[in-house]
Amino acid sequence: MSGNDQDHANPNPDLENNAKTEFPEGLRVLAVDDNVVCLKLIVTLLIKCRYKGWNTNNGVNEVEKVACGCGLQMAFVTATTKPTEALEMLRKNKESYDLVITDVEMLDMDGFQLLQIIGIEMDVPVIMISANDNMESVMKGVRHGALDYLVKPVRIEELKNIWQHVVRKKLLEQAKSGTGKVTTDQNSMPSKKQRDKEKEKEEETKAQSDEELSAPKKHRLVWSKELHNKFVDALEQLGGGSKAVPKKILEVMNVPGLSRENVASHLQKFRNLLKKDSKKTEMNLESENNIDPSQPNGHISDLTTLPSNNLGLNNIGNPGMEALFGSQNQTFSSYLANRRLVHQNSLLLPHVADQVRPNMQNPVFGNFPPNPISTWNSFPRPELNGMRLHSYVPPSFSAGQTDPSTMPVGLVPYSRPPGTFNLVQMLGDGSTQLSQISQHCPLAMLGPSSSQGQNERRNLVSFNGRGETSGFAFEIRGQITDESTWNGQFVQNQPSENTERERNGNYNNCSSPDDDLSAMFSSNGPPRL
DNA sequence: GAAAGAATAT
DNA sequence: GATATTCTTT
Repeated sequence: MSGNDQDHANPNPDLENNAKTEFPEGLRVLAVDDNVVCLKLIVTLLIKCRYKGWNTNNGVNEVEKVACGCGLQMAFVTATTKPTEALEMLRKNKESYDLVITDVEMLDMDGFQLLQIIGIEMDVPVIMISANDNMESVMKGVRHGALDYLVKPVRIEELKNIWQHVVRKKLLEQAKSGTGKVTTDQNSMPSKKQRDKEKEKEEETKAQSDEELSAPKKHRLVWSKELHNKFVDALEQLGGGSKAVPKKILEVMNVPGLSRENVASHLQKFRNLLKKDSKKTEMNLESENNIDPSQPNGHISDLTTLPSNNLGLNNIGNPGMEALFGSQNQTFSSYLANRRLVHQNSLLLPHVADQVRPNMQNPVFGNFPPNPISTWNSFPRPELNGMRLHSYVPPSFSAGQTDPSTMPVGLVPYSRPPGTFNLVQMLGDGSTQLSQISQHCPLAMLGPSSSQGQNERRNLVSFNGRGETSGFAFEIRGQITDESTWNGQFVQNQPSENTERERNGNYNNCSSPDDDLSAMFSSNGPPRL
């Protein structure tokens, strides 16, 4: 075997010793995938199974760290976009491997072809991995020589048993050769006793090793409306400028368990949406005004150039704001400007902030007095930080931040918030209705509606994730049921405390993430973009 | 080296 | 398409 005997520090001597004592020979597995992440998972799980005999090539440093860091020696894990290299390696060192695990969804090669070459032509035990578990795909794999198939994400339970394929094949070969002798070589394969022992030990250390080693999947965070609202609140509070970076947003949001990565990811999506919306708006304006985008002067690159009669979009010129979010976020400033206009209503109605607090009629948004459209357009009092759309009112701008020096220059009211309209429109359902509502009754954007209340109760901070007891196979959705009981707490990687409610169907039963998002922007709730 | 942002994977 | 993860840049 051509192993790289690298002298890595071993953070887990126990594991190494176990591997040596319990599985002196181990399984020598060649894992082929064009995705390093998948390989890392597989390697991690194999280590958990105490199959030893790993090495890496093709410069897969991360995989190498995982394998060698655990004291495992001489293995081949190849993460390559050139599975042909793996084939070549296998041809040269066919005897060096007991088993091959290969993804069938390769980028530059038909994985089934690879499977066939390895499993049938080369007669090496091979197991297919696939994200696709439909019968057709499985059968195709079997026809191409797969002894088994593992559906992604690969689970340790499956890997625990892969040795049986090697044993079976050896038995078959022995039977063919006529020796008829059943090998129970304890050095090559774990005996039942050993396996029982191993299983026992496995269970003992399960929780611990799960955390240490596998932890391949964090539970997926679902950006509920409330969480998204907090996110937007944070953006507003930070002014949407260069201060609005993931770390700061995270701090402002102050949601336990939420990570910077979570925020960064959401921020990326958020900005992309705004960008997309901006382009759409631009295109609409171009087509309506017959502006030739190819003409430098005809291109609407700055909202300050927008004609005041277009879509009710007046000049909201605000150089400071434009600069705040950098080149990519011209739209964000206009978005914030829009939100500021909305908040003007709360400035005009001093008690509205209290009114938007949860109450019996609307636990989330409270009751709103009717607000004439004249209010919407008559008081251009831009507030960088002052706009509120719902009950969460950070102390920092709870009252009277009307310092003119913080006001964007030249902000003129417009009748329809461009960002809101277009995003909602882009996101489909309820767009027409919402755009009309927001055009004629700004506060309609805030609710209230009875459906909103219902929606709130089932659409709150939640997580879902797949896992089993070791963190892979179950679905978790946790939630906090009401903003008034929010307390800002949630815990990632923990099962829901509301499983009873969920079993009764009273939970976010969106059939897809899309539903979550569309709900976030739908007419049932306040548009928060 | 940390963080942000972009790109990519799941 | 939503979110997580990784890569690249700052």
